Amino acid sequence: MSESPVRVRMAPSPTGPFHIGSARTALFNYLFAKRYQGKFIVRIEDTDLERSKPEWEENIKESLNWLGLNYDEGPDKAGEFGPYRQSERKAIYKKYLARLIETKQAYYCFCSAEELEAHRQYLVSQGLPQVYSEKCQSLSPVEAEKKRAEGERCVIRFRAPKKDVAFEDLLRGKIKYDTATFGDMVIAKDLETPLYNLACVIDDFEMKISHILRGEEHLSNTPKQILLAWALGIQPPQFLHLPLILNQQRAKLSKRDPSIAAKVSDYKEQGYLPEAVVNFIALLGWNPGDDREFFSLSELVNEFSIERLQTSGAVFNVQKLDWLNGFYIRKMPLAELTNRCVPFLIQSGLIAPLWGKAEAAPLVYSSDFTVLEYEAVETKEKYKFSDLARMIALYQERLKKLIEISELIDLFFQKELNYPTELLVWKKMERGELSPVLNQLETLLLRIQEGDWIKEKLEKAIMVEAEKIGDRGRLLWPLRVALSGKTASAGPFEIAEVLGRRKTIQRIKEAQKKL
RNA sequence: GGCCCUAUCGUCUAUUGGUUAGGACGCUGCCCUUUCAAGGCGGAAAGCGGGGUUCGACUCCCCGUAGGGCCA
Repeated sequence: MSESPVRVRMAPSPTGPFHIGSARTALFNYLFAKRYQGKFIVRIEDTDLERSKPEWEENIKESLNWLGLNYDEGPDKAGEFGPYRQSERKAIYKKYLARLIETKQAYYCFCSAEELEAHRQYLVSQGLPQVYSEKCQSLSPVEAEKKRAEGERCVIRFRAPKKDVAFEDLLRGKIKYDTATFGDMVIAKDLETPLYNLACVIDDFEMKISHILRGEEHLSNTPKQILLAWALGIQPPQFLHLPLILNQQRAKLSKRDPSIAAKVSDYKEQGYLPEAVVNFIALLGWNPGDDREFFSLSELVNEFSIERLQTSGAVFNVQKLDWLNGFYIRKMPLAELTNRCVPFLIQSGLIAPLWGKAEAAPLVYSSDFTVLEYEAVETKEKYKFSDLARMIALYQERLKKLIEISELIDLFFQKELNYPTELLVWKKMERGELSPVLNQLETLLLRIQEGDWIKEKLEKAIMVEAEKIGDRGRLLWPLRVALSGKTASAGPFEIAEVLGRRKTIQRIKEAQKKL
């Protein structure tokens, strides 16, 4: 690596929700910084004032925070190279822009949109690169000033030297562009309003950025930025262009992609764990070189190396993310899992925190839900955190996303189950045989006293009878359905244990009533 | 339209000139099992095409082709 300290940055525009592709870029920047004892900086590129909104900046910070990608310097984390919002850096840009004009490396251009379009059409018809005609290059400073004073609309263009720009991409090797193919580009609307490429070059220099790790979509910006850096007498940083994350159609993931969720906040709301998301996106474009699949953020920091980065785009495979998420859910301590499920239970309207503060807001993972007591919205029955944990435990290995927890354990909070009577009928059974089976179950259950109401004793008592019948399903299936009301659920004994004696027997009676 | 990037199972990937081309997700068969999961053991499934270089190319080079990105 280079001798100067490693400083990398993530430079999102707050013009929309934080994107999963940006999250991965942020992750690789973070890993690179931590791996080489450097700094990770967040810079908000809010030069587009109409589209930039504080709420989107908030969304960016929240998303990074949720993923655990803590930055060392940023808009809300002062460092010595601030401010970290482009809208607050106009004076800096003005200085550089004035210098470019003074040295005649930039000039005012007064060409109209129609004029530019006509010239472009001509070039297209000739099969030539579509570049600016350079018409306004010949304007003297005096003429330009006069036009400006008269209020003529103008932009500032960069006088691009005609030569090849070659640079070494850390991932792709030598990349060469002929500047004649992009011509004199617009670099600013006026002295205080630089466009993306210029602002970027100035900020990266001022913030002492050593390496730029960004998406491949910026590859063609790089020669332009290098040219600008040279014009300003700046040594450009090192570049690395990451491959893109692709949708099912193999196109770049867009903000409104129907096939997969694009927003990081969507993943949070659907009940993906940040550790699963981080693990998953790390593996989109990077691999450890062996067969390992599971990595925590800190393990990634230790393992990460740019040599193992991929050069081609990666299709986002939700099924694999779901699998990973399930894996992380399964190995999570129960108390923590419960704590993370509670917001979803509240949100779905199943339970409400009782004497807790209303701020126990849904989807705030960092809240401590263990201290609250809850009330089932339908039955008004009270539940402690540990009661919820017992229910969730039954479904820990079945959960793929936290949001699914409500429809799995709703049976514990409902007054009466609503299921078709037919569901009670075991596949190797006639409907008419159901009544004696339910009676038998009731008798068996009534024999078990409150003090013995645990999974093991319940199982023992009922399995003895089930074995006698030979076909266990004749007892077990109707029992499970009577207790859960579902085609699929946890086992009948575990449910009965958590449900308690009174409710279990009550549900058997309800099933009998249905016949 | 111009410029640039990329190319191994459906998907994520290993392979850095010599492998029966390995793993994971998904799919699928069996086992376990009251259901659904989880778990265990199997299976199907890949080097874009054509030229070189080389004793030998998935691997290096060139040309196509395809996909993608940026600009317009």
